[in-house]
Amino acid sequence: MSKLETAQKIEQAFERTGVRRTPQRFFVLERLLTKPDHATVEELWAALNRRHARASRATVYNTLHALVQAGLVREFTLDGKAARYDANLERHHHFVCDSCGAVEDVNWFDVPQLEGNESEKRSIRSYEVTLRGKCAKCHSNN
Amino acid sequence: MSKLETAQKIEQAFERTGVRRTPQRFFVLERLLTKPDHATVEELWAALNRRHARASRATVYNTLHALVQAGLVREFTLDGKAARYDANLERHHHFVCDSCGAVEDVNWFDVPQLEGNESEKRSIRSYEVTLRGKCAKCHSNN
DNA sequence: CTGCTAACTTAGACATAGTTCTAATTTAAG
DNA sequence: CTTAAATTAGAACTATGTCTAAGTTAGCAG
Ligand SMILES: [Mn+2]
Ligand SMILES: [Mn+2]
Ligand SMILES: [Zn+2]
Ligand SMILES: [Zn+2]
Repeated sequence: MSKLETAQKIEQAFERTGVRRTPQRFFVLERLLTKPDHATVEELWAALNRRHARASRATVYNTLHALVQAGLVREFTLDGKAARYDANLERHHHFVCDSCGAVEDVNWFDVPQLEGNESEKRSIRSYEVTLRGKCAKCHSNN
Repeated sequence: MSKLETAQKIEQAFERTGVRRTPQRFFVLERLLTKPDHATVEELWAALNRRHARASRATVYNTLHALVQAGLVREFTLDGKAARYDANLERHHHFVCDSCGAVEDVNWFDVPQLEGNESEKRSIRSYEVTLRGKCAKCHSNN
């Protein structure tokens, strides 16, 4: 997706969801869309400061809350660390590199039916698989 | 498993792994084995205090570190909250109740082979499925 | 285009949960 | 009995996230 297309997509998303367009919000969503690395607040804040110097952490938090509220971004956490943000709204799983900590998307796949009394009394609303291992980069850098 | 059998199992585990036997450690491991609710430090500390009043939180932390070190307990976190502890060493998945927060074991099942270039450049060491929904108890209490 | 104002941004203080550390006391195990 | 190791109470620490009050701006009405 070209830079222009991404920009239009973001504009439309803001329009559609009634999120007010600010340079900071635009930057954060663009960053999440173009670099699907599941950045943390700290990382997004650092990136934002490289562009719009003097950005506040509070703005990053506020922006992310607004984007999550609007359904444009999903929040999750891994291993009790800082929250991570994901603008990929497709169903997918995640892979975490033991060595460098990178979090990568993994195409969706269904999981076998949970048979028998296992799932009888429970209702499952959603599930996700977290894979762990060594990422491609860490394999080659060896 | 009877209370006696559990006690013997714990004694043996301590012996085998060289973990020194203290009432606090015995209690924590017994509690994790007999009530597989994936308790947090806070919960274990509260339970411990009901029995051995005046237990320190530090002891619970120290105990759990020792047990994890010895491979008798596994630690994990959900949703960026406090660490949870699991004395069930079998391979298994977890179910989390959206409504009451309970964390339950789910029998192991394999996940389909991750085909194609998805897994080509990565090596997968482990994976786990986290299911979410409404637990049996929350279904009946309605 | 201009001015208005609610909404946003900023800097940094503040809050909090979770965990680790410390130094004195007690205890398991040989 | 001895002593290395464990326990205790509570202070201290840390990472993450929230709040505040003053300044700035997006978006709209006129
Ligand atoms: Mn993702
Ligand atoms: Mn478990
Ligand atoms: Zn890696
Ligand atoms: Zn429940």
